Amino acid sequence: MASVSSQPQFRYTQPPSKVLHLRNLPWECTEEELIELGKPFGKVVNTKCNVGANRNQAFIEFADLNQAIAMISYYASSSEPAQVRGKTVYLQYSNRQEIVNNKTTADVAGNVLLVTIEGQDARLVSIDVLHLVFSAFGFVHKITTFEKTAGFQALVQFSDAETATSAKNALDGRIIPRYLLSENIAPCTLRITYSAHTDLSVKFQSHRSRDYTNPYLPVAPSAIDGSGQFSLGLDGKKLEPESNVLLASIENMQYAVTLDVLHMVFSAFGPVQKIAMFDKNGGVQALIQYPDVQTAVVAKEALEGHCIYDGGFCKLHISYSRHTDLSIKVNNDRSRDYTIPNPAMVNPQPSILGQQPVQTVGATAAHQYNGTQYAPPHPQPSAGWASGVPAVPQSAAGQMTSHPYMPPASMPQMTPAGMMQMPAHSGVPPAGAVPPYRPNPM
DNA sequence: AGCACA
Repeated sequence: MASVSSQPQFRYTQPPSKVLHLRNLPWECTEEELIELGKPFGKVVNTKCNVGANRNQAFIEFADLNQAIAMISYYASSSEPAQVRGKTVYLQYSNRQEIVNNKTTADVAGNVLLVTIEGQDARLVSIDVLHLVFSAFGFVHKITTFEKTAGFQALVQFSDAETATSAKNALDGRIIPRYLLSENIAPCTLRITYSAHTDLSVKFQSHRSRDYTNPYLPVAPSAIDGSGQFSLGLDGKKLEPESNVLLASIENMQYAVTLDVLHMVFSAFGPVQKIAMFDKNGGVQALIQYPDVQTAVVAKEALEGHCIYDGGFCKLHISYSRHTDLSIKVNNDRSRDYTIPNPAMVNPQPSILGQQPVQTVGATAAHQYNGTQYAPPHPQPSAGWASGVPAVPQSAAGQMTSHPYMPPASMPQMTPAGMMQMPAHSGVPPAGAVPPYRPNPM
């Protein structure tokens, strides 16, 4: 056995332990780096990093005392000090015999996330908004929400721990994008840990819980309205029946609002399948069809009462239509079916109304909507929407293509979250989903 | 650069 006596300092000499105490580590040293460091001397059975006020200390626990002794002995006589990322690390025996409570369940990666929504209005965040936010990272199986001492919380179930981890890394500590919430709602911060759950039990589709893998799950009686449609309001309060088709009327239409303008405005929230414009009561109205209700809900909440142009021009009033699938007979300047792959070409096949050609929509959508989704859609104050709106609104359609819908430079390109709303019966996670948040903005 | 916390 090698002697430790070459160490000049004896003041803090510890009796041997299979746990080693490390100091002077680089900030936020990882567990992997600690394992790398200890591996040559034996089996590292546990570690703990980011210890101490400066989070620059750590512990390594070996399977066997002799392995810890081997490591201490080696570096006691080595000319090269132990290093992590080029920084000298100081080693000594710990004064404890094992690492205790290194990991809590919150640290063990799993497929279910425990999400705490912080903020004044946290409990006004709907399950649909949460679904939208988390769907950007993969297929969300189930969501449950509940009220605890910690506040308003949700469990979000993904297929696997990897997907959950990517969502956690991207979203933990961030706020829910403002434009997904009503504008009078205070900012809501997401705090995310892993849950010990692996499969949530959802008995009803309700305003508190959803199972997106099972469209046949009974809807909670409190969540059904007279028409048999979902009417899942916040805290169960009744709303007008939601629909995937929105009815927009345009007030104070000082400037021409074209089909293209509407398409761009509403595409910010997901793929627009069809638009039909018509005159009513001396004004212009339009029906806008999304593939799913959730996207329509988000669009409605974000756009209701907003103006397409600064100065109170072309104010939008939005309600849910009773339609679920518009019948577009002809593509012209007042109506369009965007689900037809190439509208420029005359399609000899009649459009497949009543069905939802998901792949086709997805493909076109990826092309058309990429980048626009997370441009903040709030007209007045926010960057990216009406701030760049034409001073010469007559050519609005053309101008809007080049200006106001460009996402801010800081926003990574992404696939619209709306597209990732999987049909509930599909159960297949979207491939190549690009999260809307960078894991590490640096 | 000197011993953690669910």
